[in-house]
Amino acid sequence: MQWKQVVLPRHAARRLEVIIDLSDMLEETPAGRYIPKAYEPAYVEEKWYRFWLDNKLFHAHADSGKEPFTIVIPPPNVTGSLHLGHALNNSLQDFIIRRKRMQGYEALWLPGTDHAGIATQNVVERKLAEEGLTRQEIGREAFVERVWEWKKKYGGNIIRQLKRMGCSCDWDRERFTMDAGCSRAVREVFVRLYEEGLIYQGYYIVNWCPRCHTAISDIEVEHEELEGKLWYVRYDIKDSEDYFYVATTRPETMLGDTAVAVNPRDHRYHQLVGKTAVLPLLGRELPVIADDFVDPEFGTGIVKVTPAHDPNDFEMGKRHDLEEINIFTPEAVVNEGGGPYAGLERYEARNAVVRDLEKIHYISKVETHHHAVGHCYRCHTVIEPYLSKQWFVSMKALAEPAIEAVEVERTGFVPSRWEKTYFEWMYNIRDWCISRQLWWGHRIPAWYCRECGEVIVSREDPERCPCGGELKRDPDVLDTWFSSGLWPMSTLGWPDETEDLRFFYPTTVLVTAFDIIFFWVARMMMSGLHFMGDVPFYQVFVTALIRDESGKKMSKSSGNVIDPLEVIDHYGADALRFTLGHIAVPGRDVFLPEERIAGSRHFCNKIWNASRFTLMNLEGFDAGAVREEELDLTLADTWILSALSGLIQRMDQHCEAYNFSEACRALYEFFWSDFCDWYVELSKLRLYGSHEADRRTAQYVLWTVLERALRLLHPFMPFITEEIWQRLPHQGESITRAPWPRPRPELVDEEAEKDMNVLREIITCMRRLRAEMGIKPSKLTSALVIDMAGDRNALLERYMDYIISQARLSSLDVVRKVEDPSSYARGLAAGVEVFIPLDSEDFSEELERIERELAKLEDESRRFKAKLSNDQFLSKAPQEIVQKERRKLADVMLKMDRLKEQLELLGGS
RNA sequence: GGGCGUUUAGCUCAGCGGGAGAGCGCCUGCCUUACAAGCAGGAGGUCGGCGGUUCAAAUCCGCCAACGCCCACCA
Repeated sequence: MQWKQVVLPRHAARRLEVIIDLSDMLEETPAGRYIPKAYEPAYVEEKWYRFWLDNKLFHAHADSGKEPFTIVIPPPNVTGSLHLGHALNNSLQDFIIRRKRMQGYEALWLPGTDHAGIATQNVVERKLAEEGLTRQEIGREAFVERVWEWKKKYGGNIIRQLKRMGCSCDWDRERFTMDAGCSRAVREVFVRLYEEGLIYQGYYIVNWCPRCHTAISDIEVEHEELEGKLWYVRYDIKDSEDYFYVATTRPETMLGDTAVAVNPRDHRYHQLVGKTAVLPLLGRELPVIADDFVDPEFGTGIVKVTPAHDPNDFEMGKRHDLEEINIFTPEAVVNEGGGPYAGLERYEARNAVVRDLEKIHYISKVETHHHAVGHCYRCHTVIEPYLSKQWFVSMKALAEPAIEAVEVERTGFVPSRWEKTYFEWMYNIRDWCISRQLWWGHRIPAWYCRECGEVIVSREDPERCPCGGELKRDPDVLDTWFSSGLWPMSTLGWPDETEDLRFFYPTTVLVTAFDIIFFWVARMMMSGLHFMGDVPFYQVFVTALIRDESGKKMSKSSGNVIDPLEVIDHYGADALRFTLGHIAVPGRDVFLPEERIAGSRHFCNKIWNASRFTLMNLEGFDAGAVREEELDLTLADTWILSALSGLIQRMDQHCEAYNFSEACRALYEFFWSDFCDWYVELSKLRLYGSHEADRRTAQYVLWTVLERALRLLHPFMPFITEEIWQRLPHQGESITRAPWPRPRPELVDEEAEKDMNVLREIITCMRRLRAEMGIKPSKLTSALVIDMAGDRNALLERYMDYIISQARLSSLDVVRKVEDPSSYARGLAAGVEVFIPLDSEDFSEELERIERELAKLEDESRRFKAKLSNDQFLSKAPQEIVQKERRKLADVMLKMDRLKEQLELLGGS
């Protein structure tokens, strides 16, 4: 037997030291037996997750005959560990899928992980470095072997963490972007696109990371606004005394200059075009060309052209057939092309060039200059535009159907404004550099013949070239996003026509953060349409990003992370999930304060205790034996059932709109304020009363409301709801498969809701009077009420016990007139005047209260009067609004009237 | 250089055309037998600024300011 001291907050610990028998807690506890006083998530979460898995409750079947509802997970990096972004994103997916499962859909949430090329390679390289090794030393094959070993050992980390969150994924279908199936899909896509001429190889300027030693795509470059310098450098004109200045931010690249350019419409420099300039320091001769690209406004209006080291200059070089001189090694060290500067690192080279130019007085001025500098998204090294041979996907043709699919709303974004972002990128799409000079990833299926130079791209590894020559495989691998871009197809079995693919494709909704719309969403759209002939998903639900208090994206490097697992340890998974749901307002980034999580834990505890109360009072109750139509429902019963029905309707609206924030709010409000604060309290009147029938009715309603509420809560708080569900007396097995509640419009009773509100207002008013007069809660007091509205008498008489119990009265009399009003404190609520006897002669506090109240009412009445004396308002506003304003004014006037009278009686001014 | 978002109570945020809301914090009183991780009551806001539309604006439109984000090949 295991014993554990439970840590309680200070004030609780003061009162009791609880020692809980752990084995008892983990045991199935039938109704009525010992239930701990506080909800302890640690004791229930693991138990139920195992139960769900053991009973295959998350497993979907392609042949069930039900309607499919599919979500594929945005695959987290295998190297990843769960951060709040994952926690939010996956909680939202779980909210959706758990509800759909309850609604009776064949709900599939397909999980998996991404091999994450650079990230994973970096991790394993660091591991090697600890052993004093490099990947070059151990060789490619051994290195890849090491990565697989690493993946086997640590790759399950994030999956375990998702399980702790309670994610209801179909783990039998778990996939990995480099498993056999996904790899086959990748290869098939590559070959087909190549055969269609949409994949090509070429010698272009690409974004090169000198640290990762690989090309990266345009969107993998992060631009950062930096303060740099603008040097004005003198270039002489050949065989002349004349010279001119060009402005440059990167003087070291002049080592690769092969021309100088001006704008053809720039009259200042007409005479220069066609002449030859001389490159300072190196003496290379450069033609002066005219090109529209040049902006006459910038710098001197003359630009140096370095085709091998600047994307614009590269284009210009192609247009003017300029020589491309590469001056850097892959490490961004100057190579032999840089003459005397060879061997210098790029920034050393910059300093050296500037120093040498200054020596000969060829720099006229230096300005500070703000410009965006590209950085590698993985290691944050400054990107070098670098000339190299790479593989590209031609995007224009693929983008067109993807644009159209969103235009005709085959796929829609939620919130819809993200469509603009999507279109913007799609319309300006550029070809995608897909080759990476890495070892970890899908190797490009291209072979080169050593004899004839033939390029072979093939589904099967070829033995030899048709010419008989020996083949050498392309050493590069594909961009990670190439495989994740196929995720909705490849995970369901494509290119085979599997049952899963037929049944679950297209998936229903994709849940993702906006920062990967370009990387991922757009590419899945393109591949899905191209290869499946249909969109990969009907909806894209774009979630918030979680930021820290200064608005920054949470990231390990900024040290501003909240670790979701620590949160789970402290507060429980349900508290974390509910908080995330609560703050996830659509279309807005969020900040997560820890106090909010504590608040959700309190809510868990509230649910726990309300359930405990219900269970403690269900003795002898048999839900199956109850005939609803035979129940003698009282006002509280019809009211709470009506409110519940309204809640269910709102829940459906909010959930369908992915507005989980509103859904959580509605649940919280209903459960705490309506059910706990009022219904449970009022139910005690009947539970502890003498009539057996009353008790049965109260039990039934308590049980019904709790049971429905648990089902509504379940998608958000799976663990606590299952724990309680299993303790409730009913036939169902797991709440994960319990039907999602349907609204019952026949139970909506506006009359009951109105009456209940009247009673609540009266009770609150009495409590306020009591509190303001300092009547101790333990002291019962008498009270009188007068029905001023004229139609409340029956209600007051009938539900006197509600008022007496909730306002802690000794007696309540409904009267027409009060004999000695000056000995009472008075209030007015819902058209009923309330009198509580004053037990002291000191009226000063009461007088003060009245004065304050009067001042407020005076203000209000002025506003209503102004409005109601405005002809425009009376004629143009809808009649119901006018009526409402009239009623409000009447109400205020009545209140003022009563207060003034009281003031006089008490002898105030 | 384009585009987007935010600005409401001390803090974090809902509300987005008809009487200013929540949680936390704060003040007062309660160990009322489901819950002190609780209960009851209370204080606290000219809804960033200016203009416009409207009978009516926190809410719609325009301009401005501050903060934040995304995109971008002016060297």
